Amino acid sequence: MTNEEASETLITRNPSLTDQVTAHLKERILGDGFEDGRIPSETDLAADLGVSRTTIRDALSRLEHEGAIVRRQGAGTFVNRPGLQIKSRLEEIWSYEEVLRDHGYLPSVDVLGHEETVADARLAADLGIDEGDAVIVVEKLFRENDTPVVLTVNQIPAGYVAGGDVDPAQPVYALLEAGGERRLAYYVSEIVPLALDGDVAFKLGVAAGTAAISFEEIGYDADNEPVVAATSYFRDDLLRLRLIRRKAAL
Amino acid sequence: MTNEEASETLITRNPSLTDQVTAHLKERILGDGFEDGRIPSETDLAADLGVSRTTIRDALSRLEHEGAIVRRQGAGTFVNRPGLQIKSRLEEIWSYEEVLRDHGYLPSVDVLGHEETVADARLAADLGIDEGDAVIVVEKLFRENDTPVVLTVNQIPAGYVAGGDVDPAQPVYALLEAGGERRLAYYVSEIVPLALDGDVAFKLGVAAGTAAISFEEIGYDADNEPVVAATSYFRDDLLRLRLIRRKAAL
DNA sequence: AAGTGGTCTAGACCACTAT
DNA sequence: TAGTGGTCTAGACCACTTC
Repeated sequence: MTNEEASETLITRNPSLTDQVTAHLKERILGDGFEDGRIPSETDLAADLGVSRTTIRDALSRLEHEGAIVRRQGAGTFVNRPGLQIKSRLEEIWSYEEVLRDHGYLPSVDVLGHEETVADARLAADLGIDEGDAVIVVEKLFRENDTPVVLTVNQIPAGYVAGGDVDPAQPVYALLEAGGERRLAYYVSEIVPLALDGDVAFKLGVAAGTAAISFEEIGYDADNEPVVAATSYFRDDLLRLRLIRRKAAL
Repeated sequence: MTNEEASETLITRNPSLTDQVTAHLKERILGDGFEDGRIPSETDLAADLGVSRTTIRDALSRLEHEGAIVRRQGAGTFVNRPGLQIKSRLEEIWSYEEVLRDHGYLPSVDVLGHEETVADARLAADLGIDEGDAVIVVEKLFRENDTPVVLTVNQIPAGYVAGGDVDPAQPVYALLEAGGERRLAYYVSEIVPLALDGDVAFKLGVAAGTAAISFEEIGYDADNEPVVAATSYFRDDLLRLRLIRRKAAL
């Protein structure tokens, strides 16, 4: 009996060496395991951890990209204190619950709306479907304690989500995976400033006309086919969006 | 006399193989050199271009990160049409003139202000200097034709920039390099929505109270020392900020 | 089963920084 | 000059998709 474990779990990955090294180094960085902010040389790390320098470099590249470290040719690799301030990198937001948790909040989700409508011309064009096709609209409010922080409106072609028994409170990517039709690969997002109108302002618990940021975005699957159109509104006084800007490509 | 050429030029780089491969592939992608959107296998590319697969993979990783291509394990690598829409990646903005050029504009720069003041408590803390230390403030307006698009205010400790003969119209990183003291390595930026006040609104040519996006950011050198504090305001109707959001780390 | 991208190795040489 | 990160090679095996 060649008993294969981990049978039913949806998660297939056994962490790659690079993943493990990344996690290990991140732990040491956050735990102040490197006294003066200097990280050992790549050669030393490779020897210590028993992997090749390539693996070490892959891990360091990730940490550099996250802003956790800075590398300087000829000099060494160093912990990057300002970079560590950044809790959620804008380009990697995938679930607002996680974002709020990263900010130290205890998030909760309220489904404000969950209905089926038909696509208008603009939405049909965005999603590559026909005008009048059925679309599921899910409106969710993310709070920390009782304070609203993020409001999202997702519009998904009805055929991509499973029947009525799914929980609309789960993240969109999970909703789509449950549907089995399409899998979310990436978003193209526009950052749009606006003065909140009465309805959205009320739901977010701020005065109408308050300046705020919204994301207008389209999510695509790996085949570059659009699968979801979304708009998100943020309470910027509670959730500051941060990012690192660098000159060079990685 | 071992005459070393390229003596006076500031640019040291002879493009790396990866750079060249990246440029080559990008050209073919934009020029529709790949008929059905399918890019040859990494092994084939390596053989065709006469470099190792590692070099090819480095180049493809960059293009993937820019959103120009999508890679799918087991299937292949493909041109990413939606990703090609993105002209300037938010995380790599380094000069607004370049950003505007990428959007197809012909930019011009106006220096609205260029003066020396003293740091208040907050600025001193941000820049790691003492309250009352001298600070150069440069306010610039970027236009396309005569239409204002971006307004920036940069605050730099006076010691980091050269004497009075420098041209404040050049990008901040160039200003600092000319000063010779500090070199800009990266920014940590906050995206802040706001209703434009009368002064800024007037300079940008919009009505006071218009909702807009601003960046509040601090630039650091490679030693993680702050070297510049900046605020930028955008005409979002003329310059949409876009980014790609992905789940996984690279 | 064949072909693709994903991971990993071991080693080489170069460019740059420190001392 | 010694040590560091940056680039590049050639090859191996694995996980996954496609046919």
